[in-house]
Amino acid sequence: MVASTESSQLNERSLHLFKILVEHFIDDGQPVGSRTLAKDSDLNLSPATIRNVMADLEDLGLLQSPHTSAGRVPTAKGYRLFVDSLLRVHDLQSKEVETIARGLQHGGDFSDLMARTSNMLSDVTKLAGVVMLPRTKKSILQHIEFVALSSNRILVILIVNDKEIQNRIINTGKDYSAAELQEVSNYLNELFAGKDLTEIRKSIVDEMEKMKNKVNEMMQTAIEVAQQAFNSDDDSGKEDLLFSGHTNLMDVADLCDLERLKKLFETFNQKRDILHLLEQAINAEGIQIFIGEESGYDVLDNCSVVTSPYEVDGQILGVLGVIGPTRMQYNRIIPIVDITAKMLGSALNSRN
Amino acid sequence: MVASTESSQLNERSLHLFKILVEHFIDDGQPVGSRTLAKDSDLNLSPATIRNVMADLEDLGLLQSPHTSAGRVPTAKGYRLFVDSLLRVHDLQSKEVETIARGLQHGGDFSDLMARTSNMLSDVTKLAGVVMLPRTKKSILQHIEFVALSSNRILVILIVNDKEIQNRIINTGKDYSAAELQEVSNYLNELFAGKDLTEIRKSIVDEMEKMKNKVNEMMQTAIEVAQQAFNSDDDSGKEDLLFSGHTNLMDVADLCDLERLKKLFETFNQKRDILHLLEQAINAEGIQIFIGEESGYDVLDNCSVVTSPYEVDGQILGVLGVIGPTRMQYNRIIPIVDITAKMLGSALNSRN
DNA sequence: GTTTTGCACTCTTAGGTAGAGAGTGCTAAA
DNA sequence: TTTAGCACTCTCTACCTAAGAGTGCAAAAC
Repeated sequence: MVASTESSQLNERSLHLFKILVEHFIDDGQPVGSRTLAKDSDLNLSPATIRNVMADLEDLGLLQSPHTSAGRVPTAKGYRLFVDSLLRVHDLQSKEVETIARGLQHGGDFSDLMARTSNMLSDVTKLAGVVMLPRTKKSILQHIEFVALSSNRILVILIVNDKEIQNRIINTGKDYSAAELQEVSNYLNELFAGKDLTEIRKSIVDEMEKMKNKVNEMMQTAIEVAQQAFNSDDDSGKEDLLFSGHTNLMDVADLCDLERLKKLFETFNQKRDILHLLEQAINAEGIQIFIGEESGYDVLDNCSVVTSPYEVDGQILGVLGVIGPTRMQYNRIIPIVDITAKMLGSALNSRN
Repeated sequence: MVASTESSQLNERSLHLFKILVEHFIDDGQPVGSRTLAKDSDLNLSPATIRNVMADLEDLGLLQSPHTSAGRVPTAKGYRLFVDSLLRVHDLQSKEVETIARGLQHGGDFSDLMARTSNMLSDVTKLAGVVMLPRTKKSILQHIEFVALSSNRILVILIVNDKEIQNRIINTGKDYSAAELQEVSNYLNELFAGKDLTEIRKSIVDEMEKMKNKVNEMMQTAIEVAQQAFNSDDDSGKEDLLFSGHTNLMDVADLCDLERLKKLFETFNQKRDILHLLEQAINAEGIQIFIGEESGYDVLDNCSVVTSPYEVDGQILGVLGVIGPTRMQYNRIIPIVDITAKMLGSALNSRN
């Protein structure tokens, strides 16, 4: 934890008081007044002195008061300083670590694991959990297989990246026998296995040009089928964000405005904005936190988003995180997000 | 629309007034007083007379007043009478029909179509939409296929009911070659194609007993693989309910209590209760409506659920519907749900 | 017998006032 | 530099009041 510009402009005492104030506010949600802070800090200072300090902190933009006669509350900038330089992160209780570990073990489906991760995040934090699914930019074809369905319809099975299975149904101009299809799939496997899907799509067009003349019937079949099989770019419509526990936010006093809450939920539903936000976090090393207005999205003005990328074999697959009020227990949430990302990584690794 | 027991105990005039009252209340959400009703009805009666009628209606349990000096509001029983005997359903505006039709055309994936249906329901009604996916109780195996993945792992592809594709990855004791697997799949297809999955599971056990002695290597392979392939009963963990537009309910004044709303959303998330409710509607002919407490679920006390089964070739596949406040525009919602169910049916049919 | 009028009554809502409580900023003293 | 004192501001709550809406009932009118 390196002291930032702000903190270096402040003396030890101010920082200490600031830290206590933020902790107190995170604890009970009430603006903190000078009296309270004087009692809370072990500095034996009078409220008046504290008031001077607080006025300075307000001038620096770290605090603000909701109104004249309320105590003070951290601003986004204040939280930022707190999180970057003052926060001492808890060790997690072993109970919580266990809960997380238990939630992520027991194989099951891939998408099942991801869903459980999201649920787990929201359960443990009592906030909203979000998991961004891996962007399979590179789709390496491992195997292609055809199954004849009813008339003119063929089921295409693509096995991609050794894990993922894509099913597509295509309609063809004529009926093909199982034997024909077998032959075609053998041919295509030989030709394309190990290559990238987008690459394959390109080659097919080329291949067609070449083959146009030496028309072997099998080839023609292969081309017709392959063209369709690889053509559909279904990656676009993919669900790539999993939310859970958004109802937890309805209990959070800081967000109790129905209007704002609705907008927030709608933002979750649309996924787009949150997706963009998480994409910014994908290249961060470890935990990244967006506090209040920092996110750049109005709906998230009273929210903080704590994220961490998760990785397998040193390669970042996606991002997960927690969305809650700016007034959240960062010292608890941060290690939870951190450890969840790591455990998800190893869970994904162990099922290789 | 046949007059129910209630309505036969009431004279024409009372019913007429009752109808106007309900319509008025649905319109503006304010309890309706005798003065208002006197003006609204074209009967030229004084408020006092109206009051007498209203008192009778209250005695019958059709109306209630929130407090002494408010007007009156329909009870669930009142809505029931209204819906069953008094409601005259709108013809839908062709604009709306078009919107619905447009939402349901353009093929895409099966699950995509269902998702769009749910979205459409909530968009058009500005309430929450729900679609129960077909319960494939009978899972007729059409085809089974194996693909060898990396060491000891086999991808099993089951094609079921001519439409649905299930993928499972199984781990085996030893490696099998593609040729072996081909042979096994041929064997299993011959044996089991056209049969029900649960039936197949049973036969496998029997088959094993029989085969125990005449151990042909291929058979042994077949048994090991088949047993695993059919064993996983993944139908249980299926997502069979699609919700959308729940945020629409946050605008509904009648449900503006954050606490209740949260419970409602959690009920949606758990799916279980709503699923049970929709199951009750699956055998109804056409529209079925659960009004307020009728549903039997406390969280739905202020809600009505309008449902309709959807079918293909006369066979009911599932149920869809709309969830909103008891004070909803039944005359609009009912035909929307109705036509959506029909259009979904034909959309499913056309893609056969 | 039904409908209406008149009236007293109840309950909610909005607005206004007053006092308590919390906290501030400033000034002057320590 | 810190503290004490003090006037000031603002919110919150409680309480009151008046207005408004609507009721129920009894007696009169049709």
